[in-house]
Amino acid sequence: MRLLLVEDSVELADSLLAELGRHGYAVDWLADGRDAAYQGISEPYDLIILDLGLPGRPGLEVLREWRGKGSHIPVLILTARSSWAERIEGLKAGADDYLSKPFHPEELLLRIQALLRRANGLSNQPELMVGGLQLDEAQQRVTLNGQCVELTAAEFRLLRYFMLHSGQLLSKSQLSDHLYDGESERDSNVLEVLVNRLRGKFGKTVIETRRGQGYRFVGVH
Amino acid sequence: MRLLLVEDSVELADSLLAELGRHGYAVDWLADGRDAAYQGISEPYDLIILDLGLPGRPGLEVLREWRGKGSHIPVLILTARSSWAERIEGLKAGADDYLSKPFHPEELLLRIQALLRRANGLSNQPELMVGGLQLDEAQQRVTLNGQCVELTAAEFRLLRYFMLHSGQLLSKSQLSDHLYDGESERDSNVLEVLVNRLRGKFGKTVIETRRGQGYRFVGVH
DNA sequence: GGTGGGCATTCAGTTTGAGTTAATCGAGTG
DNA sequence: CACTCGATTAACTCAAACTGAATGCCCACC
Repeated sequence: MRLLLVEDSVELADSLLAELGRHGYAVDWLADGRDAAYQGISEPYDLIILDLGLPGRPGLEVLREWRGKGSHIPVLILTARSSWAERIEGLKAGADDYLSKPFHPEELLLRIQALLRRANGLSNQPELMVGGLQLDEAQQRVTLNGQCVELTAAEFRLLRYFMLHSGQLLSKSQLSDHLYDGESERDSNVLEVLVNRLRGKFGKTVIETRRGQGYRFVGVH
Repeated sequence: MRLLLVEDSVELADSLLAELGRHGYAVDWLADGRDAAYQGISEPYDLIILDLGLPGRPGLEVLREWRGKGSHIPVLILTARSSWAERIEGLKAGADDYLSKPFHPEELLLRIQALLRRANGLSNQPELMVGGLQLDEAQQRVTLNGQCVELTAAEFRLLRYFMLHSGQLLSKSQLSDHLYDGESERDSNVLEVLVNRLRGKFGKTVIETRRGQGYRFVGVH
């Protein structure tokens, strides 16, 4: 899951980067509004965390530009103030959620999870669940028909992405784009190896191969 | 479906070539305006993606030349600026759509699909649908009366072309011109084999043979 | 600050299968 | 009836994907 954090406070950004990284998110960080306007739409992020008090360009303006160009990326706004009016204005500009500082990192994580599920048509599920598989984001574990299966961090990230996009055809480049930040080497078979490990743990059939096109996660039957 | 990409940024071109290729488009790439002016009209493209900031000759001038010579190929303009005036000017020069950088590759794909449908008289369909057949471009799959049928990449490309030109008589050379890019010589019966495979999956009658002339796709009845 | 272990990544050898070619069969045409 | 073009099936080829083992990195623990 690849996120963009747009936040000019170095201190806050650092702590969020660490926290998000620990939970299996690949996060890019920008501090400037102008950079954000560009990169937020040219890179394939799954979600953007946008602080409103930015140098370069106002956050809301950037957000409106994204929406004007047809982007539907979930955007979570951070702001120093917590006025009712500003909240409304943010949502009107196209934000999907709104969090006023200060906040618990825990709270941010929960909202991110909720937004990601919602954006992928799984609005009403409190937990990610496909077939007999249930993903526990807090513990970074998975239960298969009630039985707990241990996963490494990389396996967890891949499985989470698959489960969020269950049934969809996902190309390898799409997968590596969304699982790794900034600069990823393209001539490697990491994904193949990880897919292989997941199949080992959950059965050959959980992931279909469409040769030359990508993979498709179909869950456990 | 054969496209021409006219774009001088190597980086962007590379990523678009990969993305388009993965979605079953045969794409030729040119970086120079002069070359484009020539090749855009001498080769049988289904659509042209034209960057405006080109070396050699200005993109808009090239576009006007094509239109002046009576070409109606759909042209999608890419540009670095996003001013209203430039957009108008582009459309006045004969462009069919207009996308300002940066953009989501996803967005480009959607517009290409829309333009191709429009150019073939299927303006109002959000998805390609003929008879009981429905083509899912995102997943590169087809549903036949609601039931999903898996296709290989080559089968998908041919079927898409047939469905876009449903009911029309298509010669073999026309088909191979539009399904394969630039340089491949083709004195083989690939098409016959592919047609045969499609008939196997959807029934003998979906594709008519007009001996000595070509094929005609008529859908499922 | 050094060390060990676990995990992500890479490598190499093998397997698989889509795409193409080839060869044979059958049907339409003059 | 002969000839040509298309259909069909089988075989081939090479790139993609699989897989187990090696490598090397990073982090935790000494």
